[in-house]
Amino acid sequence: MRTPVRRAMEVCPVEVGVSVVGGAWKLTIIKNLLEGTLRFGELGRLIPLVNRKTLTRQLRELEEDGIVTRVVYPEVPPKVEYSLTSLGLSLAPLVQVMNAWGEAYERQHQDL
Amino acid sequence: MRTPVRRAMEVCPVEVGVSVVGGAWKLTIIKNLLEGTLRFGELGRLIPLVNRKTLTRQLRELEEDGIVTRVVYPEVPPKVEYSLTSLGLSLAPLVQVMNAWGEAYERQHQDL
DNA sequence: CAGTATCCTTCAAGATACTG
DNA sequence: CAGTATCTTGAAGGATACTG
Repeated sequence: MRTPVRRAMEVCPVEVGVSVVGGAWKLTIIKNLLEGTLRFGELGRLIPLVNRKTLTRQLRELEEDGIVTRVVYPEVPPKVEYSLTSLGLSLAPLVQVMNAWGEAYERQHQDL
Repeated sequence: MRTPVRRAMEVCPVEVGVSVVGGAWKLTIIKNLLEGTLRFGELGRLIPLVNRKTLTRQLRELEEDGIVTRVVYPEVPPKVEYSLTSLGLSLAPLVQVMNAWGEAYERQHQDL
């Protein structure tokens, strides 16, 4: 288990959630994967601002945390597909609530 | 508006939520404040692992993001009370979902 | 009591270039 | 196509000591 997650477990369940989905782009990745399996490049195109290295790192952590599954097809050119595990799918309500709250926040602050 | 929040707005509403509540201890602070107004020292005792400087910083950011209100009583010794704004109270469902998910995660991983 | 001030460490994240 | 390797940077968080 990753160290940040382990530490969060010492504190409070809410911190566990934050430590798993709180990394940059992670919740956006999960939100996109809730629509279905995606290839690495597709994810990159859906999240234009992320660079490849960071995307890889986040996906690896999500894999280690049991949120996503990575399937490598031994082909040329390579093909790698990412999908949510059942644990990852269980984040759907969280994504929903977070998305709604974020939208409300944006509405209240469009006049920054 | 804080830079991380502004940047998140360029990306996805879920990232806005993460950028507001994703800091260390922030969601734990909010969870405790959902029970009612608390003094600085009380918060510190409810979150034993946090140090004062960090707690101060997180509270200031939450204040800047419009989540908490800080009331200073001009007394000796000083007394400062923190409470949630209406925007902060609107995080209750998020805290609830995050807490439940974190608890489930812990149950699945108690055999690390 | 509720902070600041100062200093320090770590690490997340990104830029860039290369590869099987 | 889907990565690694290497390097750099900035910000987050913390330790400790002091203060109105």
